[in-house]
Formats: sequence, structure tokens, C-alpha cells
Amino acid sequence: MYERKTLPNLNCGLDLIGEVIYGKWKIRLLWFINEGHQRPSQLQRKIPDATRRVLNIQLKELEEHELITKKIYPVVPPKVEYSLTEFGQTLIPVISALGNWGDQNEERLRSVIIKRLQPDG
Amino acid sequence: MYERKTLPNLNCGLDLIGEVIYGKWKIRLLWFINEGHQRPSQLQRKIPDATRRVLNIQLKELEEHELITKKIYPVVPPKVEYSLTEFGQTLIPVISALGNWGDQNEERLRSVIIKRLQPDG
DNA sequence: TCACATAGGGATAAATTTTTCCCCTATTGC
DNA sequence: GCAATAGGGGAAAAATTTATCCCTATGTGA
Repeated sequence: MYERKTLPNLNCGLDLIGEVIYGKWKIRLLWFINEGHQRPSQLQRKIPDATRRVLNIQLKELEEHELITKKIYPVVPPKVEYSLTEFGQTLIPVISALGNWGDQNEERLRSVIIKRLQPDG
Repeated sequence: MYERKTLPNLNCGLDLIGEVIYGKWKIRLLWFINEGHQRPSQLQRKIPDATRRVLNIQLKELEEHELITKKIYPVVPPKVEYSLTEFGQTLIPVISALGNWGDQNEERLRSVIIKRLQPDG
């Protein structure tokens, strides 16, 4: 695994929450798990742009940060289910707030994001 | 400037907000600007762990995403002031929600983050 | 027997972000 | 002339995050 060379800042609440939700797919993972898509393959179908590999890695981090738990059923073919911990559940309203803001400003956001992507204004 | 090789996903609200606030210092920049620290040198003092360079880069992106505006006063030595746009102001409650969650769970977060950082459990 | 579904992991490459280093503008004050 | 002030920016390096490729295992259905 990659080993950090610089320590994170943990000064304020924003630093702290950043440490656990900063990651390209983490918020979506939490969101979909909360919606009931608990198995890895389901999550992958909900987030087709991410590879299985990254999802596993980010799921593991979420688990280490105690936002989700992983339950492995000793069956073949393997079955795994992720669930939010109580701690993780407290994050849902916050994620919801993020998503709502994004939804409410969808058109404008799409516009400014795309404008910036195209070098020729 | 770096030119993206892969297009971002812009499917849902979470994708969209991610595009504009994902960046190591962006949320803090918005927060401090909102608190009245509008000049670059003030922001740098509030965020000493970031270099002036990154702050400039991220401020520029925030500006291009229309969350802040930059006012340059034609004086010597130069004077610059950033302000939130109306659009940017609507993001403040969301940032506030993030920060509050972080503050409310400070101890636990600090603990799980540090635990994960130290390879030997 | 072969393909598929499930879940996972190592090694390595590529993409992206952040940092470092060094330089530039112009004026005021010594 | 030189330093200090206030704000910037290019190039390249370092750090970090994501993606790609290939491999493990077992049971089911064609």
C-alpha cells in the first residue's frame, strides 16, 4: 500500500471530515450503501466509471475509518455486504446536503464546469 | 496549465458539486473568504500549510467556477480582494454542515484517522 | 469443458494534484 | 542602489490517487 510522506492537517472540523470523505468515489459509495446497494457487484454497477479495484480500496478506507462495516459470508461464490455503521449514518444528512446543492444548481454548475474545460472561452 | 485527459462525470448533484469543491484547499478558501479574509496574504496566513502558489491556482478555479470574484485595485503595492458571489454564498451552509460534522465528531475522527496512519495497529 | 458470476489482490503505469524553486512587476523609504 | 511590500507565474519535481493488467478460487449452466 502507498505510504504517506506528509502528515495530514487535523486542525479543524473541515480538515477532519476531509480526511475521511476525500476520495473520488467515497461519497457515492456511502450514498449507495445507504440506499441499500450493499454488495460490491451492485456498487460497481451503480458506479460503472470506477474500476472494481478502486472501489475496493476506497471501501477499505471507509471501513478503516469506521464509516462502514464489511460482512463476509462463508459461501461460494463469495458474498460480501457492506453496511453503514451508526457513525457512518450520521454522515448521510451531510452528503444529502451536498447532493441537494448540486442538484439545485445543476444547470449552472454544468455550464461553468464545461466552460472551464474548453480552453477557448 | 495542466490539461485533463479524462472527462469528469457530471451525472448527478454529487458529481457536480465535487467538480467545484474538490481540491485540497478550496473549501477552506471559501470559508475564510466568507469570514472576511479577502486578501491573498490574509488567506495565506489563515492557511499556512498551503503555498501561495496553490492558493492562487485554487482561487483561480473557484473564480472560473463563479463561486468567487476577484477585484484588483490599481495601486502600488498591488491590492487584491476576493469575495463570494451570490452563487458562492449559497454554498456556505453546506460547508458549514461539513465543518460541524467534523467538529462534532472531532475526537473519534482524530482517533480513526491516526489509527489508520500507523501501520502497526 | 468453457464461459460466467462473485470477490479479491499484486505490480505497475498513468493521471492528477500539490510543492518547490526561482523569477518578475512597480513604488516607497533609506 | 537595495530592501521591503503585495501579488503573480512558469517549469519541473514530488506526492498522491486512479487505472490497467493479470491472476487466484468455486459452483452453475450451456
